[in-house]
Amino acid sequence: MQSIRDMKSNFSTPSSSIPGGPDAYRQGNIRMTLENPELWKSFHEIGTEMIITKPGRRMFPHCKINLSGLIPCSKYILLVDMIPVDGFRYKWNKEKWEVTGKAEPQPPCRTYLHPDSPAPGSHWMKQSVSFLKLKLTNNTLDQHGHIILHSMHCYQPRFHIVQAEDMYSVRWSVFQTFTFSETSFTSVTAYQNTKITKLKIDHNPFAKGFRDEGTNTKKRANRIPASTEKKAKEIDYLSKDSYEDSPSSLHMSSYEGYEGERAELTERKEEEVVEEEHYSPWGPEREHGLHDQTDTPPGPDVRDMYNAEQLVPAPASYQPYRFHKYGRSPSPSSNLSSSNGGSGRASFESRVPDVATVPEHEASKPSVHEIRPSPCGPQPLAGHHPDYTGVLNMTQAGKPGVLSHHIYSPYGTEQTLGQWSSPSHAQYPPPHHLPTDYSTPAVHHGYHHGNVAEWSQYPLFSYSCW
DNA sequence: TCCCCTAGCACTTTTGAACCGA
DNA sequence: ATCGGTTCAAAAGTGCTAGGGG
Repeated sequence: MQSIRDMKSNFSTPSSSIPGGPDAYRQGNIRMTLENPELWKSFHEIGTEMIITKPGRRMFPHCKINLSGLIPCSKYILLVDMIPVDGFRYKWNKEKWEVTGKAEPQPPCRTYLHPDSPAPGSHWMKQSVSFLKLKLTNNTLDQHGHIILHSMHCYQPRFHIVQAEDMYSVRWSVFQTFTFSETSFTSVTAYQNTKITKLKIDHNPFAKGFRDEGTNTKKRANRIPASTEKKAKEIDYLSKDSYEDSPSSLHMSSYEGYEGERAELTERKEEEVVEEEHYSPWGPEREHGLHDQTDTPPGPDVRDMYNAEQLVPAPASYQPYRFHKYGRSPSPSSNLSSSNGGSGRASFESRVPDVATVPEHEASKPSVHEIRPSPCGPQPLAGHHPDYTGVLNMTQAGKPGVLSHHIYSPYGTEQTLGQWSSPSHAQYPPPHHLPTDYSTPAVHHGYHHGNVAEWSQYPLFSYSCW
């Protein structure tokens, strides 16, 4: 465990924080844990869908995290952005997701700034941090600062912690990025999977009117013949019976380990506190790269996240719902085998090689992209990996103004930040504190994406736009 | 024809102002 | 005059569904 003093040095001033080597991103022991992991997991197992609308739609479940390991008296900024999981567009076909083509060009990349930012570490740590008001939209001309996504695409939320006294200093600050694989989702304009609809209705208080036991008379066309035990739904949706009438139960059964996982989830409720300490994704297994998932629980309920890009192992249950028709398509059964054979998540882990935070020795490791299918979608061919690493290359290479990366503050949309969301570039020159290693092809691993330019809009921050 | 998107609907929770009493 | 609790209406957030457009 790193001391606070150690950590402080890691969050040094911009000039001194410029990492020069592999240790540069050993940034102390900031921990981020996802709240409500079981709910997220229950969605993820089915294939989370998030509605996006023109005026903007909240996420459900919404992102809520717990933080620790921050310096109490230092100020931090928390941000969230969404990055595409892969380079494909999907369609829902016969109870499963299928690739239907290449992803559309990425809309303007926006980052949601937590309204409390900047706030001292003590503030962030004293209670859970909610991103309730984060909204998703498919309106590329959105003026409200909502995060713009394409429908029928798969995205992964990323959480960024930046130690910065104010918004201006963010540009020079070292940041840490955390992702939770179970928070990945497919953006849709209307729910595709009826199970997701059911889960949402069961858990979202605003949708109470659609619950079976409600007093409403509204009919749900896709309502699943219901178990009336709604009060036990927290457990119900984890049990097989909740889905047995579902037409997609066939696919559900194709996920080996699903049963065990659900049972485990139920059991784990009582020992969560204990278990959460057991499943650090950054344990020895990860240290050694690939590891078999078969015998390990699909993931911790709460995770300890240390350093760098914190990618949480995902249960592979989502995979059977994505049938890859592109190229070397793993069939549902092959998905199954791959998920059991230890290839169920690593692709996801490496999918987002957050070049800004992944230590060099990690980044330079041979990627496991090619081996493991994404938990959120079919694993793209090696030659089709979104080139996230090129993102920073691009921004650092200095194409100011090309990227549109807005910070959204619900308190004043972009206005409060307008001064630095579109500043004079002369005033805020492109940062140079990022390690040059991150702009080297080392983290590219020879990936080729058909449209790097499109996919290169996922910098942690588009500094060039600030 | 199919697929996706949109707008309007009914329903819910949330929010904040108004009111009342101690 | 202040504070705390209650009430109520408006605002906001949901999924459903019919219809439109590509």
